[in-house]
Amino acid sequence: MGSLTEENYIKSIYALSQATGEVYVSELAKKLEVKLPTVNSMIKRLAAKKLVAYAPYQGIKLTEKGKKEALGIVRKHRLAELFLVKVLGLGWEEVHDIAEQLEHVNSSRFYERIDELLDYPKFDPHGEPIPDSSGKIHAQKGTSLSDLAEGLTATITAVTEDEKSFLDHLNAKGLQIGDSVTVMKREFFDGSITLQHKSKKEILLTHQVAERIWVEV
Amino acid sequence: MGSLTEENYIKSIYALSQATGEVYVSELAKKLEVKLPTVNSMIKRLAAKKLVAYAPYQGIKLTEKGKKEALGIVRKHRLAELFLVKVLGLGWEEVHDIAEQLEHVNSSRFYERIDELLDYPKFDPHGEPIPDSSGKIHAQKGTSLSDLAEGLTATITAVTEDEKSFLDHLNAKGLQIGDSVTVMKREFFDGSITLQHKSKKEILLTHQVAERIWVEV
DNA sequence: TTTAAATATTAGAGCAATCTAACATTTTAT
DNA sequence: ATAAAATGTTAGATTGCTCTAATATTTAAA
Ligand SMILES: [Mn+2]
Ligand SMILES: [Mn+2]
Ligand SMILES: [Mn+2]
Ligand SMILES: [Mn+2]
Repeated sequence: MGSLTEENYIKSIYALSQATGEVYVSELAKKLEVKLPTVNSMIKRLAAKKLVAYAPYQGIKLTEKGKKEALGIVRKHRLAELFLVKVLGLGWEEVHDIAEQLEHVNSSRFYERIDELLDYPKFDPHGEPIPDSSGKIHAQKGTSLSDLAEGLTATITAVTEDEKSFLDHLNAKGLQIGDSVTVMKREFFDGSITLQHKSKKEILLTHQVAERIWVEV
Repeated sequence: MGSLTEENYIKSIYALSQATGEVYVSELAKKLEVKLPTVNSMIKRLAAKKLVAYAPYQGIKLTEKGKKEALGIVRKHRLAELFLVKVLGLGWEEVHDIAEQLEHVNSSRFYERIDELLDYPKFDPHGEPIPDSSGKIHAQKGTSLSDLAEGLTATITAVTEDEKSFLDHLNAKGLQIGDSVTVMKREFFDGSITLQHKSKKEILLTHQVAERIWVEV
């Protein structure tokens, strides 16, 4: 197990390389809010520890060892978030920042007990899958709400963003995991969509918001 | 709020200066498992931040500001320990090491909710008082079992040591907070004592153990 | 009261993690 | 194809926290 900083790099590399399998120094620098040379020197350290594979001017990839460590941290993060919601009664919009800290707690006992108390959950409060203790994860993501055709009805399964401001926005619109929504109108000009929702009210979402909401038809 | 390292120094200074109001560099070095010059240089930094008062070759004292910060950390540590026992079902012997990590979590929401869930507890699983959110603490310690006269019966209220090996030892002897014990014999030679306990068995404790157990007659 | 032992401080160094400034490479635009 | 822009790397410095070796002060012993 590495330092807190190292764990945060590994986790970010994992998250940002999900799509293409690799991530660039500049993307990491932005995400971690540090300068490029800082990332550059850390990547070299991680490479020396065989956690990432990297050649100058190329994308950064996690090794198997790195991936395993990343999944362990993601597991702790998501278990912590669900725990904070289910046991401590916090809102889904306020748990991410606390989980950022709890994910670094080094205690298998602690996470075993949380896992058991929550009855071995499969998803976190944002609908993201929780890797099991061996690192297996079910990455079934379905469709983005921004791609759902007009007239179709679907159920919200996840949001791929857990920043407070985003979730506060959804709370204000009254949207939650499990809600059924129907796309009434998709605007060609800006990609915004109008939804019919159980609240009976029509809800307007910008593309920026809709693309972070995932649904199952 | 300072760094994790700084918080650990402040907490140790608080703990070790309880008795006399001050603590020496060598005592801190031993407790924190670092060398003397390490403590020396850190103390200077803490003094620059007005967290401790210190003059070369003199004892180290916490300032009011330092004391306030120490009590905040102690509060979080003890709330965490009780939470781990009451909510997660861990044993009193295994919670200290986890609490050492949780005490550094920076989230008032997290600790507010734990406090509420536990119904604003006054004591941790080892019988140590939990400072309230303003830093007030009830330091009623009573008598050490090592000072209890032969023939007297008293109730165990606290243990002033939460290392696993010590608590494992008490578990093996069957002693718990709240138990009633009677001193049958006190040995002059080595300070060891023999107790009568609800388990009906006689229990022999060395002085080293008895002095860490506190009772109320 | 002089010496020895214990304790504390200073000097100088190393590593992790960060930065700025300068330089190099790769990608994109003209 | 060349220039400009974007991206990445190297060099060198800083801060926090730690160390060893050398020196100083205080306390205890002879
Ligand atoms: Mn999160
Ligand atoms: Mn989440
Ligand atoms: Mn403890
Ligand atoms: Mn305790």
